[in-house]
Amino acid sequence: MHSPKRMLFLDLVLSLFRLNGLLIAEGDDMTEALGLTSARWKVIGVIALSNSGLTVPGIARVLGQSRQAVQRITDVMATDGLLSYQSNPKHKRSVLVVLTEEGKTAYKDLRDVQDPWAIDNTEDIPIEELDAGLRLVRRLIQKFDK
Amino acid sequence: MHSPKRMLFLDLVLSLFRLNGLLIAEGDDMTEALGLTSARWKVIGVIALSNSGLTVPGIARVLGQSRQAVQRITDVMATDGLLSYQSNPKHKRSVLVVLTEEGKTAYKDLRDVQDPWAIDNTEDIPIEELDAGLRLVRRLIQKFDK
DNA sequence: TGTCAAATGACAACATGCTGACATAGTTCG
DNA sequence: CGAACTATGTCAGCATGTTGTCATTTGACA
Repeated sequence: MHSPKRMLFLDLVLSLFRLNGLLIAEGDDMTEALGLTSARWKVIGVIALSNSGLTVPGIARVLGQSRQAVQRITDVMATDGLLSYQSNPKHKRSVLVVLTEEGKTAYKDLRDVQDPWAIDNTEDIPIEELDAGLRLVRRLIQKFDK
Repeated sequence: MHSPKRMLFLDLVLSLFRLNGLLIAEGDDMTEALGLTSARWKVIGVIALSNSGLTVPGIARVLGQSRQAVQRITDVMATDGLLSYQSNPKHKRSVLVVLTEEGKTAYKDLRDVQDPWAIDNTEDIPIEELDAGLRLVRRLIQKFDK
C-alpha cells in the first residue's frame, strides 16, 4: 500500500489547495487598483464572454458555484455600477445580467493587467506543459462534477 | 495579442478555481462521517506528518495560510478533543499542537477513506501525467509564493 | 546589556463560499 | 386544464479564509 500514485495524488491535491490560495491573492493584488477582486473578475469575465446575456444562476453554473454566492457578488457590483439587471423576455423574475459602460471599461482594464501577468508567468513554461496541465485539471473536474 | 499561451493560462487558472471548489466538496463529503471537514483534515495531516510537534504559525506556514485561520480551526478541534496544546520548552507563549488519541484515531480513519478515494480517482490516469501535473503546480506555487 | 525588529496570541472586521428554507415562476405530463 | 416537478429570488446561518491592530515574547545585534 501507500502506492506512489496515491501519495502523488494526495500531494497534488494539497498543492492545488495552496496554489488556489496564491492565485486568489495574485488576482486580488493585480486588480486592486481597478476596484475589482478575484470574485468580481470571475463574474465580469463570464459576462463579457457571453453575447446574449446571462442570468445569475447561469453565471453560477458556468463558474461551478452556488447561485446565492453569485447573486451576492452581482448585487454589490450592480450597486457599484459595474453591471445592471435587464428584464428577461424569457422569464418574468430571472433578470439578465449585463455589463454597464463602467463594467466594460473595467473588463478592458482587467485584460490590460491580466494579459501581461499571464505572459510573464508562463514565459518559461512550454505550451505543451500548460496544455497537459489543463487537460489533467479538466479530467479531474469531470470526475468530480457530478 | 491573445496568444494561445495566454488564453491557455487563463483557462487553466479558472479551471483551477473550479477544481479547488470541487475538491473541497469532495473532501467534506468524504470525511463527513468522521466529524471532519477539509479544513480540519488539512491540519490533522500536517500534524500527523510532523514528529516533533508544531506550533500554530508553523502549521500555517506549511499550509500557506494565515496563522489566524489555522488558530481558529485548532481551537475548535481542541474543544472537540481531536488535539491538545502542549507547553513549548522553546517558547513561553507559543504552544505545541499535538494529536490526542481521538485525533490519532481520526487520522487513521481519514486515511482509511482517503486512500481508496485517491486510488479510485487515479486508476485511469498514468502516473507520468500526475507527476507532470504536480511539477507544474509546484512550479507555479514557487512563482507566486514570494 | 539595552534596544529594536520579528514572531506570536488574541480580537475584530470583512469577503467569499456553502447549505437550508420558503415563496413564486416556469415546465412537463397525465 | 391541473398537479407535480424544477428553477429562481431571497433571506438566514454558518465555515473558511483574509487583513488589520495591539500587546507580549523572542531573538539578534550594536
